[in-house]
Amino acid sequence: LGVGSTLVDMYAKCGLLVCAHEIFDKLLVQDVVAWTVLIAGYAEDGLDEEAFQCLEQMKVVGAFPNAVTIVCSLKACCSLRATQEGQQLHVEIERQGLLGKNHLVTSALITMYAGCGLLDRAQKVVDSLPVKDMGSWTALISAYTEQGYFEEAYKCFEQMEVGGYSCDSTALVCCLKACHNLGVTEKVQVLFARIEQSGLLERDIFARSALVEMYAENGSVALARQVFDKLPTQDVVAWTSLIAGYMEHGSSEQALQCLEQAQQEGVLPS
RNA sequence: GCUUGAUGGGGA
Repeated sequence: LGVGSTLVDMYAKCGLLVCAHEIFDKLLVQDVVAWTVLIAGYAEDGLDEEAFQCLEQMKVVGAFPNAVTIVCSLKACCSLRATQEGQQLHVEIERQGLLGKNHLVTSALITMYAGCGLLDRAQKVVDSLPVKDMGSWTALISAYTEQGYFEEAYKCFEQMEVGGYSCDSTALVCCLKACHNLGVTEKVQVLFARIEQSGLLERDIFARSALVEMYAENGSVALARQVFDKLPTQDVVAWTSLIAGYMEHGSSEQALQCLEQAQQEGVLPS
């Protein structure tokens, strides 16, 4: 029954993993989902060893990890730099024929290699895909960007552009950053226009804050301010990014002005 | 296409 695993999941997502595991132990039926939510909880909390122990244990009792289990387990590999375990999961992914077929598994694998510092392996995974998808490109571009390999990130963007994928907001933001980091202004403007036109500034709080932060971080606080002013509503994260940008690259006076304004609007506590 | 529950890539 699903009720038990839902309960385990709830405790795990609250970070109460001891409780989660206790409930799990009491379950009459410990199915794949129950194991998976437990592994996901441990991995999310950075308790990677525990996550792997569960993975091993579930195999011992004859519950077989499926695609979701693998995705959750891959997360535990990034933080531990557990390349061994990661490679084992890669083998399992190939064995189950999931590579390139299950997009969530595929991008999680790419992110895992990147998290282990093996960007070449991440690149190889993408190269090996007969049919590349938006999510895999986005994962790879993000990885390069995060680790400061801006040229490589941009190269991927160009290849992605040739492929003519329809991009969601994550992909658009990711590509925009790649172009911004190399100062390819024309592309930045085109992508920004696409984001604006698709109404993402209105309905996607992640995209909004990411853009404010991107400009603020880079010292283009004036641009950050422009984006910020275009937002239909300004939330805590957007304000915080802008203030941080002023502190870092602008003036502390402007930062203070923002702070006061945010407090007046009740977005930040006074 | 839908039919109990778990999963990736962008901000904090």
